[in-house]
Amino acid sequence: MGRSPCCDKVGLKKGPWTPEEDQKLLAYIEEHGHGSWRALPTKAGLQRCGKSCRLRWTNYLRPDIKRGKFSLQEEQTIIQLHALLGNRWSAIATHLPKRTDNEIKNYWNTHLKKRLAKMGIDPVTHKPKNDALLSSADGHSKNVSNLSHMAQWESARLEAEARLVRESKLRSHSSSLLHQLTTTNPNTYVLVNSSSSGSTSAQLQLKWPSSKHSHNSVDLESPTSTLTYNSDQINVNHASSSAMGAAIMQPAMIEFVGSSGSSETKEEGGDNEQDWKSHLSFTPLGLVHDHHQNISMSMEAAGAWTTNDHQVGNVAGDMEAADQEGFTNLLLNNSDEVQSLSDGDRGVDSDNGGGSGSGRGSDYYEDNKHYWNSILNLVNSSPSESPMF
DNA sequence: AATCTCAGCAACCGCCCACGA
DNA sequence: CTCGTGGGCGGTTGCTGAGAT
Repeated sequence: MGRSPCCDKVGLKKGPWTPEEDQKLLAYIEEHGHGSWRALPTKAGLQRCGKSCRLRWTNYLRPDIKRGKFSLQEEQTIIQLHALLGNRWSAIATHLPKRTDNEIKNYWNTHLKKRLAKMGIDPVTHKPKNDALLSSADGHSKNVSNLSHMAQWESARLEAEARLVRESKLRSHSSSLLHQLTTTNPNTYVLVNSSSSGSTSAQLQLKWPSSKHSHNSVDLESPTSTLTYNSDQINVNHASSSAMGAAIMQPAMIEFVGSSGSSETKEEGGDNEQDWKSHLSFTPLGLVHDHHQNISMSMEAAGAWTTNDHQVGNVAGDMEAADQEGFTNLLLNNSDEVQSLSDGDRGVDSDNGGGSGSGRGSDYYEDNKHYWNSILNLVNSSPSESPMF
């Protein structure tokens, strides 16, 4: 069907906003809220299209926007999430709460994309460019397949998180939200808690809904698994040894408890070259499968650990490079461990006819690990005199 | 000093989706 | 179920300023 323009464009101003227009828009929204964007320009006395007002507000005037240079952690997060999600800027922006999708998109296009390209990494696939030559021979294509596979689940997860954030902003209660999610999207797991502002530690609880056969309401007393990490160690605690088994009848809960520990948020600037390289951590991923519910879940420990402003649960570690390998192994091993607890096969996630249990799973995780390690190694081995920084 | 080139970024455009009538 | 509308999203454009020639 046709689409009418969002507003009558005759006589409406376009182009850069003047301070006076900004002031009008700000004053109106502060007093009345934006309400209907379409009606706002008239009410606020602006000769602008409602869409233009909305964009100006969301990308520039909103009071909770952080402007200025991106920190190293933010850069890492963007790169990692882009590797998983592609150009889904709004989804990426949910992990950088004070940045707008437009700003992230611009930053990617003008800085990060070029930087990766100079490093010999294809900014689209996040593969080393010469990898294409090798892929047919050494199985790297399988890595790409795995990455794509994981991305699908990451994508679903981010969508669930983003939806939750939106809902929480509307002050909807978790019970109704969980009910909605569990009834409308049974394969989605839900962020039920996130880091508190200003805290040096953070908690992220991820809950996935029960099967269709169980109650719609969520049992908050469900077994909890806790993943705790700081820069030195990772602990996985199962509040109930049968946590995964219990998921058959009740929603299980996995709780990520991150402690910044000795890892502090780095300030931007400084020796950018070394900082950027030494902090460019990759994304260790492990998939947990529960074939009883056909749920696959990606446990992510990615990106930057920002302690003071994350509302969305970006479980992230600003880990020293030396910890990364160990962290990867731990996560991968943990996921194997949990997987064994779940007595799992590949669930709905097995799309290549495997279902061969540990054998395939082992290769799967090994391939993922090698893939990401190859990126990390490439970055770390970049010559310090590289013009990329 | 004038001109050119290019990077950075704000803003626009068009498409899509959700929702309500 | 269809249609109209509002709003969100990603791609792209075009202005601006800094640096190079």
